[in-house]
This record gives sequence, structure tokens and C-alpha cells, in this order.
Amino acid sequence: MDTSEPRTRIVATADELYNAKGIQAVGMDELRAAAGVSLKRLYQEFPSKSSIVMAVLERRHASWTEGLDATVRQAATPRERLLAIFDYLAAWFCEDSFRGCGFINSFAELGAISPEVAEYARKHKESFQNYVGHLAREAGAPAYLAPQLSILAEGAQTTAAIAGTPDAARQARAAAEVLIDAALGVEDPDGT
Amino acid sequence: MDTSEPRTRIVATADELYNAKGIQAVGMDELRAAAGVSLKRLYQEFPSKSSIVMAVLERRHASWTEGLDATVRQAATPRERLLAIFDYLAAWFCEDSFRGCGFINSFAELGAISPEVAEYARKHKESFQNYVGHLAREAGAPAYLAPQLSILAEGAQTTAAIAGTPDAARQARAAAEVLIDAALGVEDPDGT
DNA sequence: CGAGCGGGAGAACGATCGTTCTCACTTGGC
DNA sequence: GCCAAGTGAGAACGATCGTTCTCCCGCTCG
Repeated sequence: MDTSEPRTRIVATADELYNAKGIQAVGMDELRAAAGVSLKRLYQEFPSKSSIVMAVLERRHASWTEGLDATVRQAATPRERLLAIFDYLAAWFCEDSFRGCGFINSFAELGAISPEVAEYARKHKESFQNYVGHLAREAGAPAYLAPQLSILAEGAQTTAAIAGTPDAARQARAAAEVLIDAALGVEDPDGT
Repeated sequence: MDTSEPRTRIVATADELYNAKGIQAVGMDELRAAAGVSLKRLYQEFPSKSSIVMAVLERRHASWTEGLDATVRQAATPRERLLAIFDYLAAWFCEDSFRGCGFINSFAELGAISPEVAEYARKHKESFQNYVGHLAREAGAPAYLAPQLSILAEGAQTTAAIAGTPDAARQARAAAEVLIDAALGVEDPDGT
């Protein structure tokens, strides 16, 4: 990422600040100072705060999609690719900056008063569910598996954020194994 | 609930407004008007907005706990009691006023800047997990089942809120059945 | 009956927000 | 060297927020 470009630096800084403090708690002046730009340049790059919020959401979506896919691609089998989702979550939960899913948070904060934000959060989650559906189909699983794993992943994110521990990733992964094996019709996955 | 009491009416009204618009989006004057009290009375009952927020969280916790337990108690068997959690969610998601879990939302909105709110949300989720743990123990399930079902319930709440549909309750219930039967060592729950 | 007090309506206050404006300064082209 | 255009720093503006204060009405109690 080219943080020498003011626009990129603004969005990256806004992402960090919004994640750390919440969107409404971060004023334009604080963002201006943290990004090291003048207020004039800020409004030259973005017409309003809400347009910065949308740019941050786009950045988060790209970051999430690319990071998840990179982890998934390292897995060898279709089953392991489904489980890799939860390995990605586990690594994410352990980051110091982790404070829950940015889309859930922004939806909770602004979804009721900003249709833009609500719609973008909906599309992001839909995109994730489609991605899981794609992985599940490749594993030969019935259609009901993808929503189940998606719900597990969502729950792990909120649980880890509120509890402040990364345990939920491991617990969700164990549940996912059971659900995957049941959906794939594995009678005895342990071979016992 | 005695809504003739100003204090009760204030908290009930704040609960509705905060749920519908978010906490930060509802000012004290809007709350005053909706609750039908004077500003003087409002500050006579509560010293500050944050104390109202905490009172709303307490009300939500009581409402959630009682409503959930009432539904659970109607189920006959330990297994059905665990599944009743998701029936309770299903009924909740179908309400027009449903806009996600109030604790997840308040944590997302204020958790980063209000330790009080963050801590109360953590305690609420912990209390729910303990409740599920209690039900799981009565069903004779191993300890790992309760976190799995809790994560499913959390994920169903955020998924239903963002997607705007109650489907997640049904999907989570189906997943819960698989997890419960696996944890209870049921080899073939359908008898096929 | 009348003085005092509690409560309602809403103005006022200081802080903060998003946004715009001012102004001095730099810089690049001729 | 000089003028014009653009930039940065920050003051200013209007709106809104949480909170407090003022004023006035109506009720109570001696």
C-alpha cells in the first residue's frame, strides 16, 4: 500500500482510528492530525466524512477478502479449505488491534441512520456467505452447510471481540469440523 | 412493567429508541419528549446519559434472561431445551423492532470509549454462556458443547440483523442439532 | 387566604462536531 | 523577478450535544 499517497494514507489512518475508537468517536480533526494532512487536503480528497467511512469499508472488504483467500489457498483439501476460514479468524483474533468485525461494528453504530453503511455491511456478509458456499460446493457438501459455517464464523467474531480472548476461533473450528463431517456423510471421521 | 412510573418509562423508552437508532444518535431531548417527562425530571432520575445507558443494559439483560428461560422451560427434554434457545431467537428475529443484539450493538458503539459498557456486555455474554453450559451439563454433554452453541447463537443474531431476515435462526438450529447429537454420542439420530 | 415549594417548559451554556473560509506563504512558469 | 495558482495552518461558523439555569404556574399547608 502506498502510504505516501495522501488519499491512501487518509483511508488507512481512518481505518485504524475507526477500528480502535469507533467511527463517531473520531472527529475529522483527529483524523487530519493522525494522517498528517491539512484539513483542506482532506476535504479535497473526500467530500464528507461519510465518504471516508465508505472508503474505509471498501478497504476493509478488500483486506478481508484477500487475507481470507490467501489463507484458504494454502490448504490442500476442500475440507481443510473450509476449516482454514477459522484459522484465519484465529490469527486475526490474536492481533492487538482486533476489536471485532468492522462491518458488524459499523452496522451497529451507523446502520440504523445510514442506509449506505447498512447496505454495504449486508453486501459484505453476503459476499462472505457466497465465498463459503463456493468452498462448500467444491467439498461436495449440501447447500445447508455454508450458512451454518458462516454463522459460526460470525459468532466467533463477536464472541472473541466482546470476551477479549481468541478462544472462540478454536471452539468454532471444532464445531465446524463436526458440521462438515456430518454434511459430507462421514460416518466415523476419526477412523475409530 | 409499571410505565406509569417515570423512571421505568424513561428506561423503557430509551431502550426502544437506542435499539431503533443507536445510542449516540438519540439525544436527551428526544428521549425526554418520547418518554413524556421534563428535562428536569430526567436528570432527577438519572445523573447522566451514561447512567441511562447502563440502566437500559440492565433492563435488556433481565428481559433477555427471563424471556429465554421462559421459552427453555417449555421444552420437555434436555436436548429440546438446548434447541429452545434457537426457537427463542427465531421468534425474536421476526419482531419488527429487531435490529440485532443490544449488547453487541452497544459494545460496537461504545465499548472502545466506555469501559462500563464493554464490561457489562462481557458479563452479559458470559452469563449467557454459563446458562448454556448449565443446560448442556443437564443434557450430559461434554464441556465443549456449550461454547459451540453459544457461538452459533451469537452468529445467528448478527447474521439475522445485518441480512434483515430471520433465516439464521433456523440454520443455526439445524447446526445445533448436529453439534448436540455429535456431542451426546448419538451415532444415528435419525434412526436410519 | 396566602406564602412557599416542587415541578414543567424551555432558554441558555459550554463543548464538540462536520464543514467552510481566511490568509499568509510557497512554488512554478514566463 | 514577478505574478498567479495552490497549499497548509488554523480560525470561524452553524448545528447539535449533554447538562444546567431561569422563570412561572399550581398545589399544599398553616
